[in-house]
Amino acid sequence: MIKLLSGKGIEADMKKETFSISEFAKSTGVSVRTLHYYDEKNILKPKRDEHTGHRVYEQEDMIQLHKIMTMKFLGMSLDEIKDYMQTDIFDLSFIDTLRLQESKLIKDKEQIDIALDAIQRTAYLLENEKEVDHAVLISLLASMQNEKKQEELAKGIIKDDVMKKMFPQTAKEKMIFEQGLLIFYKRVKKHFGKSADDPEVQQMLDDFYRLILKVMGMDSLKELTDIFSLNIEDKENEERIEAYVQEIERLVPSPITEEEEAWLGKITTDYMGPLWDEEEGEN
Amino acid sequence: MIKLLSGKGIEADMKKETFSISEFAKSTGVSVRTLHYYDEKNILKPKRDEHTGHRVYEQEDMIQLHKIMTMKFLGMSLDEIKDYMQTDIFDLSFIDTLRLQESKLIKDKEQIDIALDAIQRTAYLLENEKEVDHAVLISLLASMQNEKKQEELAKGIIKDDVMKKMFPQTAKEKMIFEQGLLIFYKRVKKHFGKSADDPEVQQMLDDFYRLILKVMGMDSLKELTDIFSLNIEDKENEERIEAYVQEIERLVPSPITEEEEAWLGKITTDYMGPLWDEEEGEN
DNA sequence: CTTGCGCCTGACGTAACGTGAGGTGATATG
DNA sequence: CATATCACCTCACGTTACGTCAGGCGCAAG
Repeated sequence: MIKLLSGKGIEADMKKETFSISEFAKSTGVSVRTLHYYDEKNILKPKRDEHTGHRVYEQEDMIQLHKIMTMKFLGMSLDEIKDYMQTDIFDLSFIDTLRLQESKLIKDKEQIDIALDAIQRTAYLLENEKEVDHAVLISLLASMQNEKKQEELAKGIIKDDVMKKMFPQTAKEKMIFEQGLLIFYKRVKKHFGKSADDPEVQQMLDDFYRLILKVMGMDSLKELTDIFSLNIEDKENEERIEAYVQEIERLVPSPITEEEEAWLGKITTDYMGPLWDEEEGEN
Repeated sequence: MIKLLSGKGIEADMKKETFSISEFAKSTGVSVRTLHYYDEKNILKPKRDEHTGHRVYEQEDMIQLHKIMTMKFLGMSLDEIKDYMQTDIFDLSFIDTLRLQESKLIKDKEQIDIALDAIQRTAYLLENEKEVDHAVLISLLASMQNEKKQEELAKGIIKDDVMKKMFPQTAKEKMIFEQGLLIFYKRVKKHFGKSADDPEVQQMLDDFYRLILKVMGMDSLKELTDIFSLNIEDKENEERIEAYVQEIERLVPSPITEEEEAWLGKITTDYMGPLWDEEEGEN
């Protein structure tokens, strides 16, 4: 609620009329240096004592300073504020300025929201996993950072229904999926080099396969692998897909080394081969 | 969703191993100057070509840069980032850093929310009122800016039940009240100097009185005026109230001049006198 | 007479780069 | 072969909104 009447307003003539800079600073809450700065920048220039050269602030300056503080609070720069310090009346044109500030602030806020979300998800993962390879965590964080952009990019090449299946939707789904990925990559780094026959490697791939199926479903997974296997002779599409992969690589670094990736590619084909056949047989 | 496997991972050895600074800049999206800066600040120091002195970036630098970008996205400073560039594994201690970042971001976000709220309310007022005296608008904005602080301060001297009545609660209430105030202050400035008998002045006070009653109710209003009239001899309380008024005056500048305030005080007592008697008579 | 206070004016430091200015080795062109 | 262009280098100042000394002045008290 706004202040209405401060006291009786009768003994007003008793009020102190002028302030030294330190008094003014104390009573307004801004620093002396800030007042010096506003003076220097011609934003708030008080009278001077002719003899001593000391700054002399008056009630009017108090109002002006409040104006400055208020517009700063709205997120404007001192340069922008300076332009508004001349006018005594705000009219409709000020709305444009407000709307501009509004959109800036909304943008900032969106960034903060994305960062906060990423922080919370990362903290959750770290609490459960204790130690995580930095490349893996960075990859995850980069992925969170660009979730929206990634979805937009994906829209260009993947059908809507697959899209919906492809990206985990709820916060819970995301957490499950991300933790599964972390564990998977940990094991990739641990078992790197072993044969596809190794039981631990088998277990790793089994778990990973199940994780993917949990979030995507079998049909979407097949569509997706079809898209990326590139055995369809569709030049135009091929270029789009190439560009997509490039862009994603730029946005999200790989969580594993090239050697690990090559090894993973090899054992995956060894592992998937029979599975695909099995599925095909069922059709 | 995170990138899983980019291509077959077989032809990986064909990849370009090194980049010039401009190539590196283009493929990562950061500026050349930024890379220079990171080098200068010992945050990312690539190899050098012995002969030409040119910077030579490798795959490893790509990973490091992604790490930097990611931590920047989380809101960390380059100094803080530098400390984390050495470690290869994130453990539980990183959670503390995350939590710290989190609280910083939450604080920033709260500020933005307050500013956004104020902007929207101000824009609404301006759209309806077209032109508003700057002192009035500044006062309103300052008041919005400090709503929370004002409520906390008020808690010290006003009873809870009155408090609840005193501050408009819903957004709609706030808008109605604020617009009423704007209109009131406009008329104060317009009719300043006129007698309390003037019909326009009467109308102004009537409307204002009704506005206050609308948000507060009669009983709360009386309690409030009792508190501020200071005719109760309660030294301790008096000091607290004095301090409260001082602090509010510091936070929220008056929307009207001292002369206007004095005039308003006078006609208010002229106006309220009979009203109070009337009410007292009813008891 | 000196000490201290409050004020003054420079002037440099901050964060994370942007933006030239001027110089060098390598390549492309007349 | 001379030169123009290119990509790179380093140096260095500009930016925002102040914080933080450093040195100096006038005035009052001890």
